[in-house]
Amino acid sequence: MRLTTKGRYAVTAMLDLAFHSQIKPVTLTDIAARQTISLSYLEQLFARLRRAGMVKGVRGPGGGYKLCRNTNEINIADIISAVDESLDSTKCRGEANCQKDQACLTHALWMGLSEQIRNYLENISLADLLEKNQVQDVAKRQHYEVHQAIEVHRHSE
Amino acid sequence: MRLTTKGRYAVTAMLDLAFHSQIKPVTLTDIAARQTISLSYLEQLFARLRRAGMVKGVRGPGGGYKLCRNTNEINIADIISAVDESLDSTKCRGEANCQKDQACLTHALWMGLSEQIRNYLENISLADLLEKNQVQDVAKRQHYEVHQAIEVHRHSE
DNA sequence: ACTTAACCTAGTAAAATAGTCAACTATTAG
DNA sequence: CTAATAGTTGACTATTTTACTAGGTTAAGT
Repeated sequence: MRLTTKGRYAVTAMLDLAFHSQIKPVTLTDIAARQTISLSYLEQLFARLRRAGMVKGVRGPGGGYKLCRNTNEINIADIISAVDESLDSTKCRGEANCQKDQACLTHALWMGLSEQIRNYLENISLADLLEKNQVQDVAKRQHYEVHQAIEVHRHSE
Repeated sequence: MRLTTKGRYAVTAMLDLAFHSQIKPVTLTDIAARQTISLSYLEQLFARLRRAGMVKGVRGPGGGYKLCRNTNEINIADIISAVDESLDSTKCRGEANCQKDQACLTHALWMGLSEQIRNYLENISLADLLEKNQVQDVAKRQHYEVHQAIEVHRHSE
């Protein structure tokens, strides 16, 4: 389990999606504007999230992305590992032969540690994060801001 | 709090050091050989660890590095943040103005999450890791291996 | 003096991150 | 049907970080 900015982008985008897609699909353009992440980078991230079966793309006008599961069924660990490619965290993926065909210190240590962090993040769902008031307030503010900043003719709630 | 290979290298090296420096200082050359990390990269990492006051270098023959504190007083979070430079995890270090002078979603979310992970890793000390039998066994094996592989005339315990 | 090993600096190759550009396909509104 | 929307894909670029190399200087022990 690695924790990088890439994973943070993915979690942030998913949180934005979870908040705004309750009525209709959300376009990556909107998420990009609200979270100041480049559209093309979001496309890369969402391509992985889609392949991981976490989001579904809806094409055509009024389309966008929506979640495949409920917010309480999507956890942070899944999001991060979906975009992080889970690159061999110890050079010898599970084979324990990174060092002269033997288990290395890294293995004994980091595998366990990594697993504990994963368990921890698995127990935090998107729903948990959405419940936090602070997040909701910020998201609401950003939501209206985008509506003011960019001309939006469609779905004026 | 970021979790990358760099941090893992640092933790691994510190664990190696904690295990082997109980009698006398440990040279980076030895750690490099045991953990298959390049010597110069270790030097970089230990320069940071030294500046963070976690290790102390002893120059001259018989020198090397030793821990400044007890193994139960050094936690994983400290090691990682010592080498990871704690690069602004949200683009607006604590100022919460990353996006149009307002708190962004990233802030509300990741700051809290990051803090929780930090708290978690803060409660794991080097001593905790050393107590695990598996780690000790591997370390012991590597210890003797190096003595066989490389000609070591000094400090044959 | 000579060796050892920390300490320091600069550079560099490879990888990951972040983003761009352009073409294409599916869907839907008109 | 046609045009607009928006996802999908791939190839390509720039920046940053990671990991490592090469060369030195400094301090301490023999």
